[in-house]
Amino acid sequence: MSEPAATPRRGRGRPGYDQATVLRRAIDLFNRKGFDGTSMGDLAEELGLSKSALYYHVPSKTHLLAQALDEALDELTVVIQQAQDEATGTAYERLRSVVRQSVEVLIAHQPAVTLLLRVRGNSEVELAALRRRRGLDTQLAGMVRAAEAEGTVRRDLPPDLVSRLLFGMVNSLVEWYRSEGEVHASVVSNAITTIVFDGLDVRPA
Amino acid sequence: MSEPAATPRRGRGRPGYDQATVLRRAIDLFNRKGFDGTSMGDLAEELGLSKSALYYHVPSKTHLLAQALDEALDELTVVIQQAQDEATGTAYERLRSVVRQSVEVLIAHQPAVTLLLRVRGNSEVELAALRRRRGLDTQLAGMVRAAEAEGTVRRDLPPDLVSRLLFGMVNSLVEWYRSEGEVHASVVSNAITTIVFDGLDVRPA
DNA sequence: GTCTATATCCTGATAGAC
DNA sequence: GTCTATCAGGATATAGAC
Repeated sequence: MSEPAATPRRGRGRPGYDQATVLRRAIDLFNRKGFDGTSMGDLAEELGLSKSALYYHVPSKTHLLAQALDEALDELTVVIQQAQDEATGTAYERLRSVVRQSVEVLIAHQPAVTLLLRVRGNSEVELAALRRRRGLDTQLAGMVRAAEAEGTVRRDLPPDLVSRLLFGMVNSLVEWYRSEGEVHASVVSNAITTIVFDGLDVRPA
Repeated sequence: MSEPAATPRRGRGRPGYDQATVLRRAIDLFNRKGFDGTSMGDLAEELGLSKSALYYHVPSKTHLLAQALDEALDELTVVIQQAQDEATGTAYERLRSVVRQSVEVLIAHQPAVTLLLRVRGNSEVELAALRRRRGLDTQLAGMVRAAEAEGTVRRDLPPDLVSRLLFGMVNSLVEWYRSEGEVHASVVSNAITTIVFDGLDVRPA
């Protein structure tokens, strides 16, 4: 449990790695090759270290995963909590808002969220993350239900199904969106809300 | 390359396993624990066999993966090819049709398609599958573009983005849909086409 | 902070008896 | 068709020198 400096050393001396950098590179590798498909040797090589030097910076492979999943879950929790706390406005407006903000979080924290969405429950850490995630999904479904009950969203589709499909579309972002690419986050979140709420059909304005 | 019977033996004698059964159980396990997270020992245990007995039925772990990915890709290829060959009707109708039929294939071959959608390119087999899949995605994007060009689908959104989001929603089915569940395939495909083409907003009919 | 060396276990796959 | 036994390599993680 000895703590290496959390802030990168400036100037003279060997650079070393702060925990945040190791975590970031680890998440990237996990996403490229899968968590189980990535060995600590792979990660050490990626960082230009030996395996044992890597273990100086990080207690275990599992710990890296847990940190990443926590990052994603914490961010999503905040977004959903904020949306539910909005006393003003309609359920419809809260739903639109949470969709938009979910897209922003997915993009801002894309690597960590990608990892979260791929977790299968192979360990206690993964199971805990799945439980937390299920709670968030339930809250999102509740927001869709509220909008239907309010009558501002079509009532001929089961709200749980709508929720799954809607956030399935949102979550599919992680499969292709890259922040270095040419598509801005606002373009994506606008496209999603336009498709989902207005539909693709052309119709008189 | 000795061939075990492809059809299950009826009556007397030990049952053995035909290749199709082994493949089906393998795919299920791969989806529950991830391909890399599943060992041949796990699969043998699931089948109630020793590892070496399993290797009598199957040449390698990679071969199981290749067969599963081929199943998924073959089915998707047929659907997309059929949709493109429809000379009659508008591009809009072809697009609606390919969405509906993609949902049917995803549901009918859910385990194999799930595996396909999770492939990361960790081996030559996975890379080949990704290449084939990219070709299909390109064809789907072309169908969205055609509908936009035709003017039957809104033109204020980039067609490649629309395609990614639309089929992102479709593909997200594999994350939760179970054929044993209460939701029928037609309900799902109807919900998707309704959301995507008509939108969730309530509006005058 | 990084290294070499090592412990221990698990992996995919094979040999050969029954 | 299934088994026990085995192999070579790779996995996570640790010990201890520098």
